[in-house]
Amino acid sequence: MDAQSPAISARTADAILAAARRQFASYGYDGTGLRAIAALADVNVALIGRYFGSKEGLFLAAVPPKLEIRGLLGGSMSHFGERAAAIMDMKSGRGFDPMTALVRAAASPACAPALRNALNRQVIAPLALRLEGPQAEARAGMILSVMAGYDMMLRVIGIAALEETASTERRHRLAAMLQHLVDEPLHMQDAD
Amino acid sequence: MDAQSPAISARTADAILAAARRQFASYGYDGTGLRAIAALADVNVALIGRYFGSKEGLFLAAVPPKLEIRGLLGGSMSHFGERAAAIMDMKSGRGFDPMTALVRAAASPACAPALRNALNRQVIAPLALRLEGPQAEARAGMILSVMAGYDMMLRVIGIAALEETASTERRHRLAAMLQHLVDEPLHMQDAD
DNA sequence: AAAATAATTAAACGATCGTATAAAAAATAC
DNA sequence: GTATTTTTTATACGATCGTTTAATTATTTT
Repeated sequence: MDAQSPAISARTADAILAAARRQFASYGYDGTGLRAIAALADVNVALIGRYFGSKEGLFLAAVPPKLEIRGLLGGSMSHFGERAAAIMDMKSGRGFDPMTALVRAAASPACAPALRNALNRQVIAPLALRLEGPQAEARAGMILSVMAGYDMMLRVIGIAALEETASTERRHRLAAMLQHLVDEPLHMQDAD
Repeated sequence: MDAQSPAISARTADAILAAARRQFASYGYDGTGLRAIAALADVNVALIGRYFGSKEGLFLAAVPPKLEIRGLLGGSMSHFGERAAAIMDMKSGRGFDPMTALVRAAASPACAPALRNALNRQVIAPLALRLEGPQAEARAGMILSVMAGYDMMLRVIGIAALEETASTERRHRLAAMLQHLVDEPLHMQDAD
């Protein structure tokens, strides 16, 4: 009976969110239309506006909450690289991969600020807490850079050199790079 | 006097291309409107259609040719990392950075195929030729991944952890990662 | 069953998009 | 200086976009 709370059905809200994740991950922010999301969720377009206010509101409700890296940080950091590479390698069968959605949507100025906040708070900060040694935040940023760049070249653009490389070899190499950033060999003693 | 060659003025064509590069690098493919490009080039919208056929044609004529890495590959590969990091670090003052344009446009299905071809032929292939050791193409792909991911996190999204890191430190770390991929330490003797 | 509230839909609005057509201006040729 | 070609512009088309308003169906309450 609140004055301005819209009438809400949790089941259809979830259907809209699921459809939105699929579409945003497949076509990016600009490439996704609200009518396509509504059709996928078997729902009228106007419901999106009533439930989430705007397209940007829907995106923020759908994608950033899935960017958490609980699976990544659960476990010893001495195997972070392998764990991260394994997660990056398995294509999320449901058609929604948070990292791919991130890469595909990052270009849109409409959601870049919110994405920055979400990444800083939900990825960089908890990851940096688990990193020992100096420059933990910068290294966390580099780790995210490597993962996003990998996803972009392999999944979004589809570079032949990566697609044609054996999955195990690819995973191995990505894991080594990430673990390198975790272990911080500190082979740079001139600066800092 | 050709039957179907449109009337062309090289100067205005260049003005359109320059404006297109600026806009695509700033707002991505979907975020850029042809009328904005035309206004920036001080030209009528219809000219774009007459000169480049379509928006996709304009993009392909404007961005991919600038993705060459002549500056990167000129010089000894034992300093590739430093060279690449230095190039990535200086913001192209003219408002057009090819790598940023690439990252911002990669999400659009319209130009992804063409981008893939351009990257394979103009970046991956020549870079792989300069890489010694096994898996040269895969390592070239990883090098491009690292550079694109770095640009995406630092320039497009603007991760605080990277923005707040000193430029020299950032450059140093990026250079080390890239050089690592060039030198191929081969610390993976189990697979392959 | 009737009334009231919750949930969904149909329809349209204004704006902007990429593109196409035809007329006007500028430049060149005769 | 007129005619012809080259270059540019003004304008509009159809489509799609995000969003909004009002009406309709479904559910609950009394």
